[in-house]
Amino acid sequence: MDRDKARKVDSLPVHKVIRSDIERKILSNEWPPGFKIPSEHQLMEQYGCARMTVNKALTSLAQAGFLSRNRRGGTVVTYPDGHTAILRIPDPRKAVLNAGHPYRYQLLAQEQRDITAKDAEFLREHRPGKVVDLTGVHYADEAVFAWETRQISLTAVPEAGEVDFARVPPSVWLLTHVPWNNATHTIRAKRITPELAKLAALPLDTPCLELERQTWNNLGPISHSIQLIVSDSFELQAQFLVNSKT
Amino acid sequence: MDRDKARKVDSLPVHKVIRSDIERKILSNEWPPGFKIPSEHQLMEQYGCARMTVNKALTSLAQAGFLSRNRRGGTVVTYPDGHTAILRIPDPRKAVLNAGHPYRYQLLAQEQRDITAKDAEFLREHRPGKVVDLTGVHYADEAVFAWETRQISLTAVPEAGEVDFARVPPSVWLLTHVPWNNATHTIRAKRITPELAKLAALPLDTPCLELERQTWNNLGPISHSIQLIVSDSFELQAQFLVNSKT
DNA sequence: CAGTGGTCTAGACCACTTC
DNA sequence: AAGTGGTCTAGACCACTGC
Repeated sequence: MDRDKARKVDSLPVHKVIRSDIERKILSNEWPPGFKIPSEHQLMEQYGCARMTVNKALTSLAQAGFLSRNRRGGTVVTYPDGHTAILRIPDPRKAVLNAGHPYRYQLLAQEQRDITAKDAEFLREHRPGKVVDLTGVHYADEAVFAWETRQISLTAVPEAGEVDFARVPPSVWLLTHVPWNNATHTIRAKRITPELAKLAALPLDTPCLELERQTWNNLGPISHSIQLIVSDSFELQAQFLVNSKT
Repeated sequence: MDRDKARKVDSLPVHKVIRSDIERKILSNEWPPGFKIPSEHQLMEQYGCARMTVNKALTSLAQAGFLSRNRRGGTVVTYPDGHTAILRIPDPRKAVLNAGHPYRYQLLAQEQRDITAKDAEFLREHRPGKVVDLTGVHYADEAVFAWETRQISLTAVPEAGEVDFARVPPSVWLLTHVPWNNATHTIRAKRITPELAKLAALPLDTPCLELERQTWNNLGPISHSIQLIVSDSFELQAQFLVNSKT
């Protein structure tokens, strides 16, 4: 069979061959947006393989946003959706280490209290309970990198009440102790705060990135943090982007 | 069979049942990071289904970053990697319309020229050729929203030389005419430029988000743009996050 | 109604890697 | 050497939906 010969030659799994063939046709505009591509049965004959193999390729392309699949209606090339993009957000520790600087976290304040109205809003936790509230600074090579305030729900993470966050940065502790699968990130441009400007010896009109993060999992809200990132050379970068239809 | 009864009851595909079962075990720490989960054969017996069905569930969980799969070594729960997140970046038009304002783009300058050293760096295109250089402003309800400069490679997109970008915003035209599958986005905090401050009637210390975007194709670089987003209430938001090991 | 994709089976061979 | 995942087959039944 042709297929067997092909496999020997390129040593690529058939479903990946199908996938990249179709992806290339879409990107070269040979199959433009709105184009109805051959059905699974037709592709199965064309590649001389089983339907499951074609299905795997098409499912993967659909997940990547290249195709839209509809029963009876067939599979159609999607219109590009450059309106959305995907960005990787490092946490301060990783950002600093990646830039090749030594990293240090200094805890400024640690407080335990009943949930206030503001905590409830930040955490999206409307049941009563306790939180730990933390304020600290991330340093890169003895220069201030970011100011962080954070609340951790003791309902979700009772152990957090016992931790000495002067020794372990809260982001690091949370990562290694609390699994989560959901988060919201918000990025804004802000002026530096007077407090932080003084600490970092920077002018009061310094622009900063503010990164707000909320995490939760199936069991409820976990943590809320706001990081004011002081370095005007700091960048958030996306390495790779895919079409993404939700 | 139990499986058949289960399917009737919850009407969920078996592979999704398996997927969510395992995801829940991971998120509840019942299967902590580093835990070696049952093999495909064991799960297949446990759920009374074929191995392909188990495989589909596990492959999907591995793609989402929950599991790491190794031949002979088995499938292991990954350590959470909250260092990375996924963010959707709207383009100005969509951002403005989403906020419920009428959108308008005004072209300020359009120029065609040979690629300069700066163009080459921006576009990552080191072959000689021509570019279109555009400067324009995005308006939300007659208020300035963002200042945009953009270069489009005429090598990749010769048609762009003929377009009247006073009538069609470049981002919109590119979306509907040029497929791409690769991009880099960079976000920084910047002070407003004097030019833009004057146009928008804003103080010179206004913080702005700068969004730099480069797009490619398999066929080469397409476009580079820098947007200086003036609205200090503008936010970028990520709706959802996955563990992502690259 | 008929075509399409969604799902599933009960096998199979192979590649890799740890034991 | 043996266990694991990666891939694939040649069928099958079903749900949905456009014609």
